[in-house]
Amino acid sequence: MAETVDDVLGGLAPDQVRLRFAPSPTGSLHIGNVRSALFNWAMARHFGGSLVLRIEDTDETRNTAEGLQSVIGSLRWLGIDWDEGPEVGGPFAPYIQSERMDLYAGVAQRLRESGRAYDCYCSQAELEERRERARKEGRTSGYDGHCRHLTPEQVEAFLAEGRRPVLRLRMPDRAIVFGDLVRGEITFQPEHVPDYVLVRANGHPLYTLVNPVDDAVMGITHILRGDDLLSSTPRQIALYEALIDLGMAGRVPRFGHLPTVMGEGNRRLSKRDKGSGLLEYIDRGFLPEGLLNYLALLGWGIAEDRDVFTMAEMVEAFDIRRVNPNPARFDIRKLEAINAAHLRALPVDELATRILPYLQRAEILPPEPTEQELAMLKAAAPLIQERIITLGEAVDMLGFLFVPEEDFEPNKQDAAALLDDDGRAVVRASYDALAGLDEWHTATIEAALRARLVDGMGLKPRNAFGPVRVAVTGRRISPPLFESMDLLGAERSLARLRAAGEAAAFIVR
RNA sequence: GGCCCCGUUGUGUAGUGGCCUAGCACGCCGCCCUCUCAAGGCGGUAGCGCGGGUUCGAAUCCCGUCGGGGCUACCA
Repeated sequence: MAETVDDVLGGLAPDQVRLRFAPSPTGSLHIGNVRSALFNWAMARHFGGSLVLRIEDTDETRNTAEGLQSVIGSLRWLGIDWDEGPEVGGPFAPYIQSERMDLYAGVAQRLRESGRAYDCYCSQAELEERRERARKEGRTSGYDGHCRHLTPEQVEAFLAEGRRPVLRLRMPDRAIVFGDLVRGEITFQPEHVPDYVLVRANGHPLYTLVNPVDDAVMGITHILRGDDLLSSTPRQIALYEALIDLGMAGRVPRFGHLPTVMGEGNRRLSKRDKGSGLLEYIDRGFLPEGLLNYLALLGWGIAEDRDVFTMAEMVEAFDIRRVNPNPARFDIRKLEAINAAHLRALPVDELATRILPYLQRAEILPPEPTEQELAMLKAAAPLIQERIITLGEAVDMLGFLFVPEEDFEPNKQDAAALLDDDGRAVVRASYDALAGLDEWHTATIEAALRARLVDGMGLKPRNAFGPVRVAVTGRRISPPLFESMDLLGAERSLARLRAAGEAAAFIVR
């Protein structure tokens, strides 16, 4: 390999590179697609070139308008922007394949007329039978070129039988060699790349036609995609070459095949796996920069001793030649660690802003929060910044600050564990210690409680503050206790202590 | 079956013939800190798939082998 940047560019000026992301609008973006989008985006931005968003919706069986909106919304959420495509337009519009059918029909016709492609009348049964035989004999099981040289009489006979042909590309009789941006030189011998179908018998163009045609017509120079498409690359190169001969394309793009994203076990992460959809991660409260950072790590790294970085840093440093070809397992733990690191790096006001929608969704804060609620959130954010790994966790951590007093109720299990007879005695003592406090601040609260519970009653700190924590925050896991009480205020804190100290007996049993 | 890709601790990686008694990060385990949980600090665990070569010397080069994945569709 040892390519230079010039080799990667293939003689282009850096800002001439054109990459694309071409998802099918079949609902939520798949995590593997997000990774592909990220790498194409990063390479385009690194060189100052263009990123095209194209919607591949020729498989009409399951494409929805919501699917399109979902894809666009997801990319916006991620912060991956595009220079040409839906909503922004561009010189090659439309960028939605279902609106480009005339183009494909015309290309198919030109390919047929020029002899680059030909009609094939073989039935499914015939194909299958010959395929089986080839396989048994240890040969390639792909199409055998049966209809390559049909006479007009044969064609007429097939037509008379009522057969409808598919269109197949006539593959060249020579090896196809290409330099993969991440894997180096790859060679396919002609006998292993059969003539494949471009257009169905019903006239519908297939992905195998429309994808390369659009890449050609849109002047795409570099294609980064999952390595599940590696085997189909020679077919697409052959189509490209045919298009070039017909004056419909400029050059064959450079390909880079990204490592498979693996799920549990030894399977690649598929749409049906849990954890494969982007929406799940948005719902849980991962940050776009955290998720993207982690996904970048699946095959790429910014430096030997560093794995947390911003997207700006990734764009600056991204180099497709440094992408590792090994399949990479999606590791939720590592994602969480990376996300937590980004969470901690956020300015606290920004953190509060990002938490807000999650509190609203949980109906802990209203759609239109008051000034006081917002101020409370801002004040509380730093307390949990090091304690949460996703924004969604803020709901459980901060809920106690916002519930109306009449609705407040400690978590049943935590109360049962810590607000037993002894616990309630501790709570009553803390109420007494705090009830007459002149100044209600973190420091004064702590001092008063320590004096009474630890020094006075001889309790170990963890035993002293546990019951108080449950009484005030409702949970045994919470933000720091004294700060929490400070934020809650004397009145509400004392009310909760009183309630817990008195009325908890029924909870215990 | 055929073709293609891939093979360093549990996971992601660094490593392109000596700097490797194999580094980093996540995880896991232990300790410290500590009002819970975290965060932070310190320490530990565990790896070059296997077998042959080449070489003074191999994780790094060659051959073979095994394993995993993908493709082999009128899916994408």
